[in-house]
Amino acid sequence: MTADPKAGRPSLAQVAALSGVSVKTASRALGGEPRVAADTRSRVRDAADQLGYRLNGVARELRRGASTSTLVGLLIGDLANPFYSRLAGGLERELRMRGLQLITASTDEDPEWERRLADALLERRVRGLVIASTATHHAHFAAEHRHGIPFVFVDRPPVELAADTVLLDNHHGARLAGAHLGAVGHRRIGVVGDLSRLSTHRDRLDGFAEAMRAAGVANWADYLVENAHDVAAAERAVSELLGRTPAPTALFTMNNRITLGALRALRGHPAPPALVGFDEVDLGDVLGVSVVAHDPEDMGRRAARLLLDRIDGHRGPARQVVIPTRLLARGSGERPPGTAGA
Amino acid sequence: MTADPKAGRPSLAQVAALSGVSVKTASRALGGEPRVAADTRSRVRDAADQLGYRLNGVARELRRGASTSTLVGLLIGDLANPFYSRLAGGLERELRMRGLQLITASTDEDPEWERRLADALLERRVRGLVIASTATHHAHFAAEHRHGIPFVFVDRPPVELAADTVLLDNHHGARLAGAHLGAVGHRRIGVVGDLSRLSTHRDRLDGFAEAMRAAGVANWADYLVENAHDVAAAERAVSELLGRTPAPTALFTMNNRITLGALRALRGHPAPPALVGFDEVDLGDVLGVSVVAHDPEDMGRRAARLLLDRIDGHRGPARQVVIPTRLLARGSGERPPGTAGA
DNA sequence: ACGATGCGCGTCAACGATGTCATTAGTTGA
DNA sequence: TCAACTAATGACATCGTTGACGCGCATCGT
Repeated sequence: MTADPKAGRPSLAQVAALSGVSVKTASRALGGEPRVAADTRSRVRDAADQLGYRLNGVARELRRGASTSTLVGLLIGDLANPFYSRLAGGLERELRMRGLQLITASTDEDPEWERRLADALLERRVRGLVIASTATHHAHFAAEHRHGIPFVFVDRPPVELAADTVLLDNHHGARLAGAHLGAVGHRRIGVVGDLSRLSTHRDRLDGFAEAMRAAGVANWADYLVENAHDVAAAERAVSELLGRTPAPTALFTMNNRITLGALRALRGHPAPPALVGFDEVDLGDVLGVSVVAHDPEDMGRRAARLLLDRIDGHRGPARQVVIPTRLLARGSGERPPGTAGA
Repeated sequence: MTADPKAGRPSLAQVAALSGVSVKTASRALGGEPRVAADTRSRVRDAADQLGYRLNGVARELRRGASTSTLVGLLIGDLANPFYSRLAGGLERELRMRGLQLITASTDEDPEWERRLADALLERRVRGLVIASTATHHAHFAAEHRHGIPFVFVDRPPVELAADTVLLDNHHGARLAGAHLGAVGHRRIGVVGDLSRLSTHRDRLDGFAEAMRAAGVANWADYLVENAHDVAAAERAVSELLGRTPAPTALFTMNNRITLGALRALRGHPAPPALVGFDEVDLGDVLGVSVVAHDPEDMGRRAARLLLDRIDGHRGPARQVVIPTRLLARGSGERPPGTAGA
């Protein structure tokens, strides 16, 4: 409380001087090491309090060397997207039990940004990196990976790099959605997807295509719109689809934001098409929105465990965890073709 | 690419040796300093690439001294709550334009955890701290604050500490909600709130109480339930309220999770009460949920600006930014008392 | 032609902590 | 009683980088 605002932060040397011991002893006292007289320890603690002193974690990390950092990097598309923020939440809770903290950065799905952010994190010597990558290859990380920095790829797999991965069962989920709509009798299904380069998008599209083939629907891709990356774009895409002749009788919205946009576009529609969305959406249960659901927090937890394993010295080959997806029929996906009104 | 997995990470000295220059020159070459021959610079770069070398940010930060960290701490209740994740998103985008990165940690509204996490961040010498505090006082941070570490309190004000703050206009928003429901004719209004110790809760309650007084509703607190901290608790609380005799004809749900819980409890209700919620909820527009809205991302941006100001050397007294709240009438809040069916 | 200028580079110390080893004093055991 | 041991402490080097400073050599102006 006698801290002088002008002077910089006090150093261990000042604490040592004030308590009349050597720096090393002060270090021992504050660092909780044994072999310090109780009396000495409390004198040092008092001096530290008086100066408003705190051990310098940066210096400690430098001294102790690599792999003593307690920071884990997380690169995701957009923190404000509930899918990512739940994933981040699950990851964080699992990591903090081990004293690890998360540096989170949003890439906005820009590969160049992603690379820069990853560089910054690696330069900072993070203990590991969890990444929902938007880049098309990851050979760039090979050197770091060989140096023993654990990488965990979430949501999207690494390309040209063998690293631990946690993925959704996108193919299965999308196939379920397609089969469901097909079974209800739909043949013209508007399909709205995110950036076409994303592997999640392609996997979902493959799964859906498989269901369409099985259902004997040939020209389903006539009603496909891609690269609807935000809610507004999705709303426009759905409006456009609904304006076509003949109009689709159902929609498959391939992620949470697209589902939101579609529901906006459908508001007040006299004869809304059936709708199945990928990803859970808040209030989806109340509104009766059928979705392909999964557990993003669990994804985060599983990623954390893979990472912690590596930190604990696990040396095996790259592992892959697949998070299951399941269809929740809540009404919107069960509307048959050709019905008027909700 | 010739990196040896056994050996530790290469150091600048090894790069220097390989390229036949001194460490200092290697540092200059890689650090982008002037006064290095183009030829030398590229030799050093090649050597660095060959070794898979990267400058050590930890060492650099130690050498360059305090206030060179590019890390900002963010302490919030729960990253998975969209209010917080949007705030974090706004904050991050504003900070990264200045090369700053975010360490985010969830406190789960536990003051003890909050303190521990804050200690860890301060020990790591973050450049500043943004905190949605759940603690009841903050004298603990006084020393750090005087040492020049900028603190920005978001959503909840500091107690016993003068620091920059960004708050919602909770009082106004809640008063609007109360006045609105009162004007529609409601006299028995179920009010469901979060942890009673939170200042946001108390401010909203005050604002609502003021509206009730103005509307001449005396015993409104009979229908008050507090400490509903998650969706499930809110759902139970609302069910309980609706089971009373006489039942409330309207609900004021004091945050986003409580609104979600209430909407679940109301699902399929033959004569749902009117409802106004605090905070925006996804699909609220589609579902016709009247809410007191505000902009969490803007909160994050404003917090970032206050922080950046301080980092840039601003020395004035603590400032307070108030983010406006406004009522969005979308249907649920306009249902009159005594109507059956939606 | 000679001092002034500046480029390119090197030497050395320092950032703030901690690991290693040495030292002193006090205890224990045979 | 004396060697062996332990507890408590200190001196010093070190982690990897960069700031301060210095030195040699080429260029330049007058």
